[in-house]
Amino acid sequence: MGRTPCCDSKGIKKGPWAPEEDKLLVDFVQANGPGNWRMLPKLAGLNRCGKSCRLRWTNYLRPDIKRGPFTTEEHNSILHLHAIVGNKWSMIAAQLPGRTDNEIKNYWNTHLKKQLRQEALVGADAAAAAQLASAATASSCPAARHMAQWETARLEAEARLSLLSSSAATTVTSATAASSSSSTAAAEHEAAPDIFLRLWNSAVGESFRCSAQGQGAAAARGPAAASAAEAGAPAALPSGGGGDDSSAASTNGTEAADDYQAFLDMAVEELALLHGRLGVSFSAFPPADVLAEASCLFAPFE
DNA sequence: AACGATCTCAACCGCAACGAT
DNA sequence: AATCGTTGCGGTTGAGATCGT
Repeated sequence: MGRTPCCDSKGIKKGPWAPEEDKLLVDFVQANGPGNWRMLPKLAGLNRCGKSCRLRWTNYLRPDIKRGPFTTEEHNSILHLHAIVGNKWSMIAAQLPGRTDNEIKNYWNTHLKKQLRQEALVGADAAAAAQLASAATASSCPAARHMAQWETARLEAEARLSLLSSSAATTVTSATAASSSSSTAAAEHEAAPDIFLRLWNSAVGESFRCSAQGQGAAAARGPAAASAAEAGAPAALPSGGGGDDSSAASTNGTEAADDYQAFLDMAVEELALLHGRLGVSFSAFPPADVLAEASCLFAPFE
């Protein structure tokens, strides 16, 4: 509020970058290194906002950027990481060398989101999602629309986790059949994203749910959450899009925040243990310290 | 070939976090 | 402690490309 804009829009060029501009920026950054982006345009002779220069450099001109389509490994990594940290694109990008947060965000919004939505629509949640969507469209109440968005995002997350769960289960089955130590380790690796579901269905999850119900938190999350819990999915699991929304979060209150944090603390602890136990190169999975950080980021109600 | 619909992705915008003063 | 300036992040937009009819 009342903040001065990052640049004076008068006379500052916007839109696509010309090759000459790119060259000026690359030459300057290679000579002086990145830093002081506000002064950079003036010093480099660019008629651009510093912010625009920084974005152009980090998302496009940086020499270590990997261009081209995403590989299967990268695809899977994004799915895994998004299931854990949600829309923390910079965190996901940090685990994928050569990829930018913007690139991953675009990839998610265009390819993965669509794919997961289609898969979700095949499931039983389709009717509920459609009902919510139509109700929100029909309603002129912003709160109703907001709740529908929140619920849709949650359903997407559940579908995603279900997908990961089923694929992990398949891998575990085949690995067991093969009964080799290396394939078992690989199966554990594959099963890692399923940790939330396993935790949720474990005794820890059971006591967690009882505790949540006792405090009325489950009721506050609505009937859809209850049905999701019955289906074995973490109803309170923060979803990517909705989880970022503080206004929706505020309706749930601090009890839900404690629930989230408690459950996530347990999840992160187990993930960290798993990570340590396997003792293998785990490029598709964040290190223990990142997981710890993820648990903090999962506190949407603070 | 022409046109509209849909998709992709580079770039922009606003906000929050952080460090300096 | 308060204020200001800078940077980083996530959400959104829109122009160009591609696809379908």
